[in-house]
Amino acid sequence: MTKREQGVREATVADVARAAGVSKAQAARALGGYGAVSEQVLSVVVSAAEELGYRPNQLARSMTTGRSNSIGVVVGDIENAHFGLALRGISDEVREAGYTVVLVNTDEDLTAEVGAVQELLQQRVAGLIVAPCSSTEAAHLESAHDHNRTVVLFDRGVRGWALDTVRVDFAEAALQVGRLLLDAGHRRIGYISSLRVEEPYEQGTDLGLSPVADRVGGIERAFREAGAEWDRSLVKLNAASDDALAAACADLLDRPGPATAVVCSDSRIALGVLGQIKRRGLRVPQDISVVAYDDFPWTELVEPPLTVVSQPVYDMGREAARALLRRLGHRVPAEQLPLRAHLVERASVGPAAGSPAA
Amino acid sequence: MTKREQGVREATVADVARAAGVSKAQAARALGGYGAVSEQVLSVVVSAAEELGYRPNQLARSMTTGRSNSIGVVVGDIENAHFGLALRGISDEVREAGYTVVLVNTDEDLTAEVGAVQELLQQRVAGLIVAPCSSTEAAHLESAHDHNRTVVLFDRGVRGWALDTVRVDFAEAALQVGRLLLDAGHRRIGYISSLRVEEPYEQGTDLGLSPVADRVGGIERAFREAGAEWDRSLVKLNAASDDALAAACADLLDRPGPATAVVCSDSRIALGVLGQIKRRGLRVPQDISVVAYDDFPWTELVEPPLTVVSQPVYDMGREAARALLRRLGHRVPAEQLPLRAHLVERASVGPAAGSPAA
DNA sequence: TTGAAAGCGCTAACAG
DNA sequence: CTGTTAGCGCTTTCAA
Repeated sequence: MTKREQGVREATVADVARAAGVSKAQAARALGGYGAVSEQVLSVVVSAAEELGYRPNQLARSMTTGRSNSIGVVVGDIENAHFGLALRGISDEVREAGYTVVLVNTDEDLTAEVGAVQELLQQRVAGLIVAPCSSTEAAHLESAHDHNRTVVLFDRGVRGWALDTVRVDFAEAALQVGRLLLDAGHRRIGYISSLRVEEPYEQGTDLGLSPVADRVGGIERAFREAGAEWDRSLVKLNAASDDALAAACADLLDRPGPATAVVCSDSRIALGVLGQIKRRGLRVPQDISVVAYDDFPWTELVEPPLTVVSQPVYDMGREAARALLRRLGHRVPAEQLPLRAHLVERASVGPAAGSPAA
Repeated sequence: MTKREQGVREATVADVARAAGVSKAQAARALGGYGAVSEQVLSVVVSAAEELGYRPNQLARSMTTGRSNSIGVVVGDIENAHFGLALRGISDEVREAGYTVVLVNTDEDLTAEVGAVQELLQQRVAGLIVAPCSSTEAAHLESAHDHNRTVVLFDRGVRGWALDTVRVDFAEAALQVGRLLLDAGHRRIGYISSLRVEEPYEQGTDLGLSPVADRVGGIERAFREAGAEWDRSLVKLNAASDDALAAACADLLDRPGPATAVVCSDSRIALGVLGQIKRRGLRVPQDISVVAYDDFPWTELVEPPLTVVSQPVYDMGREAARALLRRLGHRVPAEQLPLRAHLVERASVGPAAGSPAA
């Protein structure tokens, strides 16, 4: 409070104890709200602390107790509204339990992710929420788990690991997307995602426990139902950067026999795809149909309004946080928030050019 | 690495030292990369550390050195793409210097902000980047500064405090916005912002060192140039929540003599306003003109494409981080990134209904 | 209810 | 170059 404390170090428990004329232990108990303290001592200590502008040193506290009050969150792309909103859910939930959030952005880069986990572990965070950029490479998460650090996975699961994973089941919605497009006569359906995969996608490629697997799988199922064959070369993965995304669009739109419909794996992809479509002077849905995952406000305001699959991103964030807190021994509401995705039909899907429905 | 370490505590410097057969100090030096260590000792220690799966305890390290490797970032609304992007800039920049980011979202609530700053200070972050929700109430920032904690302000400044502040100068762009609208015949120009202010806005209201002050000021100046008078009741502040935003829109659009143009202070506001306009069946720009601050991808994809004022948000984040790092004694590029806002004219501004220009 | 003393894991003098 | 010895600020036995 007072202005004079210039280069002065922060007041410590010892300072407060001295000022209050009690032992260090007793002052600590009063300040930390534990143990047994008489009314008298309490009030003296508290006012002494106020006087000195005492602020408990969390670092020291965490060190001695071994309990940290921060949790680590690792995401691939914080710019993406999906993660922004999820982060908000996480943040809201953990704060109620007294934790703060240490955030690391990885640019969907595995090396960066490994480093981030390492770093957070060194910072001794109480636990981790990770949206892994790969659902197959998970040695670093495994290692974290080995060292008894709680980790909760977000969006993508890791095969073979019994880690809590928060993700919505897209099987049903994805099937609906496939049917919607097929019913409209589309056969050349493109799919674009930023999921990192080594090999180009083909039938049988293991997409891991990612939502992308669900979503691509749904379309495959719809094709099977319709007795048609899906040209797997229309599935473009690894579109994490703007350049890669542009390349994927080019491949889909500029080839002979171009895609007549494109499914966008998230809103960032949708934004890019729409831009590319516009640049080419194509009209939606007359020339090309579009479906996007994630229902953010802007999707309803573009012309035409986008047909999307909505998912409760904020609640997913909260759930991830709750799962973590639960593991950490906190009491949190037992019932799980319903995490359902559903198709929202608007106006960006039309009959395929040249199809009987057209 | 090995699976057996179940409930085992993490290896410490002492463990490594013992395993390597050297003193604790020597092991610490080898592991910490400071002091003088012989090749021999180094390699023995390193391999012992590897063997034991040693991970330095940052908490302990920070405690003894007094240097923390995390910085605190306090924003009002992480969902807002503006902050998402800025956060990315901050994160990218500080990581290069070896810091992690502790993020707190405040919901544009002053009490929450005060608590957040307090909390971060207790966590002994090396410094703070704050996008203050009020540019007049700043006792908590003042106090942080008093306790020799470096704080850098983002977007909004605080009058009377010599704190580093990163913000772009909107004077010119705002004037252009005013002229653009006035030239198109608009006189009933609405302005909506989430800035927290006690009183309703009127001439002479102190908006502090906020961009809102610049932006409203620019419009005022344009009015003065044109020898016209601006109805201050068209300036709606405190539109932080969806409800408040809806109410502001209602007041602007449903009154007798409604606004013929609306300027949106950020992209979240723009999204809300566009939604309200659509709900009312109004057309842009025939019935109402719209200008928004922040040029995000979606603004170009709506119909009509939005006339916006763009600002280099990512670079602003980087600059904020650099300012902080500089204060913390790090070497960062001396030249400042140019932080300029500029008007991007697209198609959401048209002649005011009933104006000579119409 | 109180206090003295021992440590958490690390770094920082200070000698050798 | 190496080892010994103190702490950092807090919590936590253990006795009183």
